[in-house]
Amino acid sequence: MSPSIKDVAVRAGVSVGTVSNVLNHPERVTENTRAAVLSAISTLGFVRNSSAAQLRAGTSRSLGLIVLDLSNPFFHDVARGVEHVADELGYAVVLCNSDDQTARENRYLQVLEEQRVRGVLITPIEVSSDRLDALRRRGTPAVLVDRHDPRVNCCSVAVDDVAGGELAGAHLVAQGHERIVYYSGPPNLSQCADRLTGLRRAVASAGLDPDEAVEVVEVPVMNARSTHDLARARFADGDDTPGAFCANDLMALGVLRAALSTGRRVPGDLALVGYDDIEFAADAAVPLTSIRQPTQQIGRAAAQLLVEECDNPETHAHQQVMFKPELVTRDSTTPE
Amino acid sequence: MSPSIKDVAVRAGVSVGTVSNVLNHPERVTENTRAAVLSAISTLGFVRNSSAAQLRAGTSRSLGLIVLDLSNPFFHDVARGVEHVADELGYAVVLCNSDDQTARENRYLQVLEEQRVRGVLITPIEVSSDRLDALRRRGTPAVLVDRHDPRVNCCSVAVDDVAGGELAGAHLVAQGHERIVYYSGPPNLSQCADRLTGLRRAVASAGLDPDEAVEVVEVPVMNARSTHDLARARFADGDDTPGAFCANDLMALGVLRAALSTGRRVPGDLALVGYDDIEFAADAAVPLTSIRQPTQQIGRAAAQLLVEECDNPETHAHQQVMFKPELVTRDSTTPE
DNA sequence: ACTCGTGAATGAAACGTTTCACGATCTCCA
DNA sequence: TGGAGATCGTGAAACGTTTCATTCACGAGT
Repeated sequence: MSPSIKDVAVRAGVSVGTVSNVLNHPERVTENTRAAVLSAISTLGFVRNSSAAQLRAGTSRSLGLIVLDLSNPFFHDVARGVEHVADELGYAVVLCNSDDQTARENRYLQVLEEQRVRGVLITPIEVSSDRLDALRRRGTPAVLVDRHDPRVNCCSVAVDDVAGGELAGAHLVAQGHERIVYYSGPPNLSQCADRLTGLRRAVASAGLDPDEAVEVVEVPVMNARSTHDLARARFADGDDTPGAFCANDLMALGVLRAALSTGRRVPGDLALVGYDDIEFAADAAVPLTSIRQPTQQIGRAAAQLLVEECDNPETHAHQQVMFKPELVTRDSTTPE
Repeated sequence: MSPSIKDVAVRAGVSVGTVSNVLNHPERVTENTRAAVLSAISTLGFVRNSSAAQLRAGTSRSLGLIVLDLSNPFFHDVARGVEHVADELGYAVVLCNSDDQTARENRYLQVLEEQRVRGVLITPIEVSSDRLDALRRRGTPAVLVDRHDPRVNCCSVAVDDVAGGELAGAHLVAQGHERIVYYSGPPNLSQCADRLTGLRRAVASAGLDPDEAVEVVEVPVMNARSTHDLARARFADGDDTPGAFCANDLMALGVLRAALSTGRRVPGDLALVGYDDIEFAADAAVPLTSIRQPTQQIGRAAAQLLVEECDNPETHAHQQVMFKPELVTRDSTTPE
C-alpha cells in the first residue's frame, strides 16, 4: 500500500496534524519541521489520498462539464474556455462526453453527483431533464451551455441564433442575391429554426417576400457527405439559386464540393455562407464566409457564472447570457 | 448536507450494513428489505458519496487517459476506443488534455495519482518522464499510446510509421510518379522521420535513387495554412514535381488548395497523399488519398493491455503492440 | 520568581462508506 | 424435540485525511 500521512509523520518525528498542516497551511509550521516533513514525504514517495481529503473536507473544488460531442470543434473550444477560467479560480474540471446519448448523460450526472462536484456545466440533450432537476434540487448548481432554460431556473449561456441567421441573410442580400436556399438540419433543433427565422427576417427587411425568396432544404444528418449528396442532386436538376446558407460549416463544405464538381463557380454562380467558422473554413477549396460564435467566451462566461453561484449560493441571481455572433467574410461570397 | 447511508438506514428501519449491501450486493438481501431501502433512498434523494466508498475500498475502478491534444481527431478517436473498452470492463475513464504542456501533464499525473486511479494511459510529451516513472514505481501501471518506450519498461501501442510512409511511396511510384515532394513537420518528431524513412525505402525498392527522387520540405507548423503558403510559393517558382506526400491531412489540404489555386489539376498535374485519413479527407475539394491509422483500435488495445496489467500485476508481461496503417485511395491520386 | 502571551505542535474526533465476524431466525430432518 | 445448516441482518472497526481544542515551550514584562 502506498504510504499514508501517518507514515510520513513517524518518519519525520512529528504528529499527523503537523504533516497535514505542512500540506495545507504551510505558514502555520516552522521552517525546520516543514523541511523535515517535506524530506520524509519525498523519500517515502507519499502522495495525498484525495478521497480521504475530500471526505473529511466535505466539499470538493471541481466542476463537471458535460458536452454533447467532443469531436465537434465548437464544444472543444467551449471546454477550453471553461478550463481556463476554472484554472484561474482554482477549480478542476471533470470533462464528460455524452455523445448525444441520454443514457450516457444520466450516467455522468450520477457519477458527478457521487463525486460531490461543486457544480455542473452542461449542454443537455433535452432542455428539461429530471436527472438534472434532481441534481439542482439537492443543491448542486448547474449552468446550461449553448441552451436556454425556458423556465428560468438556472443560469445559461448561449448565442443569438436569430441574429446569426439575420447576419447571413443580410450579407447575401447585400451582395444582390434575391433567392437563397437554406440547408437546415432537423427543424426541431432550436438552432436550426432560429437561424431560419433570422434569415427570413433579413430578407423581409430588404423588402422581399420570405416565402418566395427563401427555400428550405432539410438535411437529415448535418454533415458534409449527406449535404453534398442532396445538393448535388439539386444542382443536377438545374438548381441555379444564387445564394446558399448552411446551418453549419461542414454542410457548407458539402455544398461547396457539389457546386464545384458540377462546374459552378463560387462565388460567381453561387454565394455560400456557413455557420460556426470552424478552423477549416478558412482553408477550404474556396475559403468560406461563415458566422463565428464566440466559443471560448461561452465557456468562460459559463464557468464564471457557475463559480459565482457556488461561492454565493444565497445572493446569487440566475442570469441568461446571450452572446452575439459575428459575420466573417471570405471568398465564398465576395469576388476577389 | 445531503443524506447519508445512515439516514437511509434509519428511515428504512435497518442497519447501515444492510443499506450498503443493497447498494453493492443486492443478492444478499431479502426482496422486502431491499424494497424498503430503495424506497427510503428515493424519498430521501440519497446519492452515494464516492469519496467515502473509495477510501474504504482502497481502490477505484477508474483509469486516467492523458492525451496531447483533444482537438486532434486522432486523439479523439483514440479516446473513444479507450472509453468503449473501459465501459465494457466496468471502468470509468478520466479524460485529461495535456495540450502539449509539460506543466499540465505533470499536474494531471499528480491529480490522477491522488485519486488513486487503477492505471494510466498516456501519450507523453517526452517519452521518458520522471513523474511517470515515479508513478509506475509506486505501483500504478501505465501504457504508452502512440509512442514506444525505448527501455521496454511498460506496455505501449503505436502504429508503424515506416510502413505508412512506404505505403504512400509505393502507391505514388505505382502511379508512375518518379519525383516526390515530402512535406514534413519538424524532423525530430519520430512520426515525421519514420514516414520519410518509409517513403525513401519504397522509392528505393522501385529502383530509384531516394536522394534524387525524394525532396523534403520542412513545414514549421503542421497545419493547413502554413503548408499552403509554403506550397504556393513553390508552385509560383515553377515547381512541377508530379507527386506529393504530406505528414498529415491538414497539410495535404493546404497543398491541395495551393495547387488548385495556381491552376494545377489534381491528380492530373499533381498526385497527392495525406496521412491520418481524417473525417474531412473524403469531403475535400478533391477527395484525398490518405494513410489511415486504426485509431479506435489503438485506444481499445491500450485499454485492454492496461486492464490486463491492473488485474494480473504479477503474471503480466509488457507488450509493445504495433499496428499497421492502411492506404485509402481516393481521387487525389487516381484519375476517375 | 511569577504570570501572561504567543506561536508551534499535538492528538482525538469526525467525515460516509465497506467489510466481516457475529447473532438471530427459520427450515429441515433425525 | 433438538440440533444442524442456511439465510439475513447487525454493528463496530477501519480507511486516510482535516480540524480544532488543547498542551507545550519559551520570552517578555512585572
